[in-house]
Amino acid sequence: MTKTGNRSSSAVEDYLERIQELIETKGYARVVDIAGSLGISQASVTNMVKRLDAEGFVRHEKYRGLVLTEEGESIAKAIGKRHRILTDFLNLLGVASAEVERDVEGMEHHLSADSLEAIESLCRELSSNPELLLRIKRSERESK
Amino acid sequence: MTKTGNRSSSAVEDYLERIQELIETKGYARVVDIAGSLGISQASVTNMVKRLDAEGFVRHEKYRGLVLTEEGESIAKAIGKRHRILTDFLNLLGVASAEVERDVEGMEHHLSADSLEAIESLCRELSSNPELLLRIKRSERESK
DNA sequence: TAAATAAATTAGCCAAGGCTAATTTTCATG
DNA sequence: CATGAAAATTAGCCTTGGCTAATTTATTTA
Repeated sequence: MTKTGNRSSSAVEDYLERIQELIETKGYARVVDIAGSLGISQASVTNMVKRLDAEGFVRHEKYRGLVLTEEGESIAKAIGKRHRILTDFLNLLGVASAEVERDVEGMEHHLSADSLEAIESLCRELSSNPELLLRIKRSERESK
Repeated sequence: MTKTGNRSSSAVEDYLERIQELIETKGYARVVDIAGSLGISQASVTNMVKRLDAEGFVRHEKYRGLVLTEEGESIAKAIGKRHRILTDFLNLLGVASAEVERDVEGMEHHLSADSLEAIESLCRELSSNPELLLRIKRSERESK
């Protein structure tokens, strides 16, 4: 039985998400890579990595990189999915991309599965309904 | 010229929002009321109130209550509006109310004005388009 | 108006997550 | 294979925003 209810902090989620991205894009995620990618100090990353390791989210081989455990990966995947759905959503609405990034990064840790799914369905509908999107964007412009 | 760019922390926003609600509903917001309403200790509230006062968001009269300054009120109003828009949005999508509350409280501090406006417009469209809402809800049920 | 109660404050603590500076460990290369 | 560079870690510090327990201050009420 996989432990499930264990809510992780935003910070933990951010780290796991980023670690996975790094592994996907560069093939590895060392302390120094994570620090660079998150824009924080190596020392801070070392600390957090200790914690992630202790809590069973990653396995760490010095100078070699991190590997996500099954549990770590499942969290990373979930948060990655949230990220994609929310990005999609705001993009569909025509929000400027710099803002999309910031907003999504802020929001992604605070959505229940239900809300996520609802937004996902909404995106499906919006995607297949360009006129609707046009109306929404028009209505935005007007209300400004 | 009103100072505008000064981003406040989530905690500050939460306090101001709650203070305004209390003033609206009970007519006053004392330390003890805020503590009760936010579910935290009076001591913590005293601390934060000192800060809010020092930063010019509230004026405090002991045993009498807090008053929002112009700046405090404008922040409170803005965050209140975010709260309403997001609540609306998730309600429209049919998310269960307990979750709506939690999600909104988490998200409301992380949305740019642009995203907010886009979601607002979207809500307008959704409200006037019950079939669309039905389709979305159906599609949710199916994807479960 | 004095005593009881309620509100507020103070002092001292904690955890999360950041930071810098200094040090250690490993890697890569001449 | 020695050494310089890169990566990692350690030590010690900071801020935010919580907490409890003890104390003070104001308000209410008998």
